[in-house]
Amino acid sequence: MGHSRPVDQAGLRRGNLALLVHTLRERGALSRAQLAVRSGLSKATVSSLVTDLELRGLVHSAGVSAGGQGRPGQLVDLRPTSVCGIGLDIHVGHVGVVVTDLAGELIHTRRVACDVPGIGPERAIDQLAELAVTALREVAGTVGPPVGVTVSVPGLVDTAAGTVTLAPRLRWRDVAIADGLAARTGLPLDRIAVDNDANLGAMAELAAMNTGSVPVSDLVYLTGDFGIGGGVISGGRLVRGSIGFAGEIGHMAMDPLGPYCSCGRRGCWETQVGLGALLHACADTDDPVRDPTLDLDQRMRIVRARAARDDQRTLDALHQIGSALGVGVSILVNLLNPAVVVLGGYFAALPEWLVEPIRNQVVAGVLAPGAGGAKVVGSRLGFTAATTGGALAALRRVLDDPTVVPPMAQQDEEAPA
Amino acid sequence: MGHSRPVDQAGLRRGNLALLVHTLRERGALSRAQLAVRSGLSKATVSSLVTDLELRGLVHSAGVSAGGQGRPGQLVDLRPTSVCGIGLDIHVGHVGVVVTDLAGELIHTRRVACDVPGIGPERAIDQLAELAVTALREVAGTVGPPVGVTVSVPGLVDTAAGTVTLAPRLRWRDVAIADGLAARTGLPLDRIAVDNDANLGAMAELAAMNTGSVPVSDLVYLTGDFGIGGGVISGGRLVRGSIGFAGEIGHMAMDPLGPYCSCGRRGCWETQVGLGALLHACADTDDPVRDPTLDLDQRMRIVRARAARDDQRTLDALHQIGSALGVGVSILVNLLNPAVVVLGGYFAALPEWLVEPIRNQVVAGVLAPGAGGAKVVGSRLGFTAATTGGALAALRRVLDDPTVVPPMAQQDEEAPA
DNA sequence: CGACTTTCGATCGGGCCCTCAACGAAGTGG
DNA sequence: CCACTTCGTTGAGGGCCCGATCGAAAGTCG
Repeated sequence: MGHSRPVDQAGLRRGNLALLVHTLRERGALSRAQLAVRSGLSKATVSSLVTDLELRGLVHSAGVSAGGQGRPGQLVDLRPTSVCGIGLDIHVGHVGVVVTDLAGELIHTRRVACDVPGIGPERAIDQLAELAVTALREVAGTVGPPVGVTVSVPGLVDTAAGTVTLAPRLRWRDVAIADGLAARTGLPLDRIAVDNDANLGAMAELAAMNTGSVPVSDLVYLTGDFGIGGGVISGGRLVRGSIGFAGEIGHMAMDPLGPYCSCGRRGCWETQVGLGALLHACADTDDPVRDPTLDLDQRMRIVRARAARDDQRTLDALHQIGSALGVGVSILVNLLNPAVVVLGGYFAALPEWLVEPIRNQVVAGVLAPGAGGAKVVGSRLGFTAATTGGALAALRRVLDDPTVVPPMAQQDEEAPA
Repeated sequence: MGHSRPVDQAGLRRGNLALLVHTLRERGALSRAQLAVRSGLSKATVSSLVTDLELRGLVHSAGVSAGGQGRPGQLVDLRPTSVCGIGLDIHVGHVGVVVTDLAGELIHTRRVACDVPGIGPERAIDQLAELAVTALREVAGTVGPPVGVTVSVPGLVDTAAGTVTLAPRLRWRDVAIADGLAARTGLPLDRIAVDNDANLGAMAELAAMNTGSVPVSDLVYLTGDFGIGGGVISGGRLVRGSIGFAGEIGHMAMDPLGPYCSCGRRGCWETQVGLGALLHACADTDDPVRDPTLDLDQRMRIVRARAARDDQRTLDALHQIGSALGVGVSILVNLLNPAVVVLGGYFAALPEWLVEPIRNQVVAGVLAPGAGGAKVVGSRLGFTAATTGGALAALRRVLDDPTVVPPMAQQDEEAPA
C-alpha cells in the first residue's frame, strides 16, 4: 500500500499550518482564540502558526470581532491576493484560462476559439502558453505570483509524467504538455500539472458544493458534449484508478442493439446521451442547432429557447435524453452512493428539463431507499468547471503545504515575481 | 472536507510506530538499519520506536541478518501471537468465525449452519456471541487478546452506529448488532464493528493481493450467491459512499426487458448472473443442484464435476453467466479502472469457466487499451473472504495505532486477558 | 593471528514543536 | 472606577526526531 510517508516534525508543522488555512477557507475570518477552538490546537500554537502565515503573506489582520464581553479578538483572514492559481483548458474547439486567487475567487478568465485537432499539439501548446503568459501579465498588478498551473485535457492523462496518453477527440497521443509548457513559459516543471477534464470539473464542483454548511465528500460529476466523461470523488478524494483511467463512463455498454459508437462498439452510453443524440432527436439535419460551425453556447441557447416555449419535439428529446441519462446515473448511484450527482458540460445548460427525468429514473432504479440520499443537480460552473478545477488544483499545493510560499523579509504587500 | 485532524506529537509518534509495523508486515523481518532505510526515519528514531514496540509485545528479536561484511544486523520481526483479530460472519444459511494473528495468518475458523432469517436477529446474535466466545477460549493458549471484532453482514450497514440498516435476505431491519454482541460477550463496544460483506471481502482480497511484489491499491471485488454484491477499493481505501451504501451492484439495470427481480424491478444484474440464473440455466427443476436443502459448497462441487467432464449444458450455462458477468464488469472497469477484479462468492468456485468469457467481454467493452491493465481473477479466499476481512479490519486498529496495545511491565510472553 | 574496514545499534546533545500556566491587554457592566 | 471576562503573548516544560559519536561485532587481508 502507499503507506510510505515518514513523518518528522517539520511535516507536523506543515500539517498544522495547512489546517489553519483550511479552517479559514471554510469559516472565513476568525480570531486566534476561535481558530484555536475550531482547529483543536492550543492558543499558543495558533499564535505561533498565525505569525508564520503572516510572514508568508498568506493571512492578514481583518479588524476586530464584535459583540460579547471581554477583550475583542483580532480577526485573522486569508489574504486572497497573496498568490494565484492558473487553470488551462484544451478542448476540441477552444483553449481557455482561469486565474483564481487563494480564496478560489475567479479573477481572470478568457476563452479563445481554436481548432485544436487541426493545428496539432505543438501549436496548441503555443496557444496555451500565450494564454498563460498574457493572463499572468494582466493580473500581475492585483495578485501575487502563481503557485502552479494545471492543464485540463479531455482524454487519458499520465498525471505523474504530465503527458496526454490518448485524447481521441483532439487526435493526440503521447503529448508531453507539461514539458512543452515549461519550455515556453519558463515556469518550473514541477509546478505544471496535467489532468483529465472530468476529474478537474469534479474537484471544482466539490469545492463549490462545500461552501455551504453541509459538507459533501462523495460526488459524481458528468461532463460532455459529443462524448461523455465522468469524475468520481469518494471520501473527498478523486477516484483515479490504477493507471489513471477511471471515469471513462461514456462507453458503458447500455444497449447491445444500440447504434454504433465512434469507438467501434454498439450502444455506448454516449450514443444515447451525448450531444449528438440530443441534436438528432430534437432537430432535422438542416436545423441551425445542428450547424457544426455554430458555437456550442449558441446552440444550447436555441434549444433552451425552444424548450422554454414548450416546443414539443424539443421537450420530447430532452425527456428522452434525461431518461437515458437516468438509467446510467442509476448505475453510478447504486455503485458509488454519492451525495450529489452534478451535471456538467452541455447538460449544465439544460437542468430544468433534464434533472426531473433523471431523478425519476434514479429513484426507481436505485436499491437504497430515496436513492441513498443522492441529489441530482445542474453544475454551477458550467463550461468553466474544468478550468476552475485546474486553478484550484494548482492552489492545492499551497493549501496542503503553506510552506511552499517563502516567508518575506518585511511585510511587503506583494511578493517578487 | 474532512480535514479536521489536529496533529500533536503524540500523533506523530503513533504514525511512525504504525509506519514501522506496516513496513514489517510488508517486508518481513528486518534489522533496525534496514528499517531506517525502508521507512525513511533515522537510525536513532528507529531504535527508540522498536524499543517501544518491544515493550508492547508487538515485535521481537528474530536472529541476525546473514551475509555482507560489517556487523550483522539484529533482525526485528512482528510477534504474530501478540494479539488477534476476530471476524464474524452472518449469512442466510450459516454463521462463521475467523481468528487471525497479527500477521494476518488464520489460526482458527469455524462455520455453523444456521437458518438466520428463520430464527431472527436476537437468536442469531446469540449464535455469533457463542462462536466468538468459544473461538477466544480455543485460541487463548496460543495467541494474545483480541484487539477487536468485526461482523460481516450481507446488507446495508451503518458502520458508525454498528447497526444493520437493511438486510433483505436476512429479513433484518435496524438491528443493533454491535450493542447486542457487546452485551453478550462483555467486549467493549468500541472494539466491535459491523460492515458489509463485500466491503470486508474486498479488503481481505486486497491484503492477499499485496503479499506479492506488485502493490495493488485499486480493486473491485464481486461476491454473490443468489444476490450480487460489490466492494470497491480505490487508492487503497474503501469506497463507501456518502451514507455507506456504495457497492450495491446487484441491481444495476442491465436489461429493461429482463426477468423480474426480487427488488421489484426488471433486468437487474443479479437476475442474469446470480446463483439462481446459473442453476436455472444448467439444470432442470428436479436436478439435485437445485435442491435448496443442499449445502452451497456441495452444489458447486456438482457443477464443477459436470463442467470438468464437458457436460455441454453446464458449459453453455457457465459461458452465458460469464458473458453476462463480463458486460457488467466492463462497466465497472470503464468507470473505476481497477488493477484487479476479484471474483468471490460462488464465482470463486468456478474460475476455470468464468474468467475467460469475462476477460473477453472486458477487453471488448473497455475503452482503455488492454482493459486499462485490469486483470480478472478468482478469489483466493473463497467463502471465507468476508470473515477474514473482518478479522483484518479488527487488526487495523492496532496496525494504524500500535499504542492501543498497552506496554507491558516485563517482557512477558503473553499479555493478560 | 591481529589490525583494518565495514556495518550495526545505542546514546547524547540539540533543535523543533506543541502544551500548560501565568500574565498583561482590552473591552463590558455595574 | 472597579470587578469580570475574554484575548493573545510569553516562558517553562516535555516529547519527539535527528545528527554525530562511539563501542560492538562481524569480515578481510596481509
